[in-house]
Amino acid sequence: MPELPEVETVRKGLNKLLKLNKNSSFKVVKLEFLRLNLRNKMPKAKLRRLEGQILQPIVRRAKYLLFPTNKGILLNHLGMTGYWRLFDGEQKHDHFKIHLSGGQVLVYNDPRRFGVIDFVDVNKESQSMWLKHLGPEPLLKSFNANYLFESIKLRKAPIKNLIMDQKIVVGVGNIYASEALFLSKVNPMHPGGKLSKKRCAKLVESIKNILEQALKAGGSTIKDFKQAGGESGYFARQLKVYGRSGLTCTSCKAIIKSKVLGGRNTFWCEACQKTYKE
DNA sequence: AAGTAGTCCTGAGTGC
DNA sequence: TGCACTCAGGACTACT
Repeated sequence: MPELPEVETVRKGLNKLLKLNKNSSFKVVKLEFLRLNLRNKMPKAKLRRLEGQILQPIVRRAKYLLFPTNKGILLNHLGMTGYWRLFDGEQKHDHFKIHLSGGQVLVYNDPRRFGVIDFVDVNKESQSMWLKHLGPEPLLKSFNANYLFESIKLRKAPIKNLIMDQKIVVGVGNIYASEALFLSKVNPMHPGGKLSKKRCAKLVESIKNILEQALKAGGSTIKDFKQAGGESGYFARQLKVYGRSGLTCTSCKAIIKSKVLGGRNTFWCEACQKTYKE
């Protein structure tokens, strides 16, 4: 269940593993399709255009990994269980292989098939169905109190649903949404439009804080980037509310509550995160 | 238009 | 030990 910090950790790990940097040049020798059906159907013919092209360092937008070449970009979303590894023998749920010059072979494996592999034209990233609706990156200055306040002021949906909406801000998934709300003492059920600008500022600050902590943990404690998307990535960070239903709050000793919100399990402390009127 | 529910999928966890 | 069942989760689509 990779969220932004995990995807970023995978990105860095892959670039390091493949030695992709400004000075390197590896050619995509061959693509090998083992199982086409992920969340989308992999566009085999389009992706073949990448063969013979030089692979540039991998970049990230939201939770998507982008593998750029001169003639097109390979787009990948890890979904829940997707991960890349250097080929070391066939494994169950291997979907896709990239053979690089120099003999390196990268394999994509995805048991639950929630992932995406697609082709995006160069300079048309903004038209891609996966990328065109995306909001700002949470760690950039464009994601700030004013922006969040303006984006949600007419919305009645619970604030938790809104910060997980990739049109509003990208990269925040179910786990860090609960954690950021706890840190800012905002109740997950609070209607978005009823948050004051001050509360928006607090929440923005908390989202940045949580993601930065997780990024730092990913960079320093996750030894194997393949695991960055799995449970081990989260163990690096002490989760204060997520998955702690029925246990005591680390801050006030009240019991952590949980409830399904927007189809996702949500955790909060009723005492620390009271609803309020302003 | 906004909000909500349903959908895809497999493995891990639970209860008997 | 093994079977049946539930749950997790991102982001799309399809309803209300």
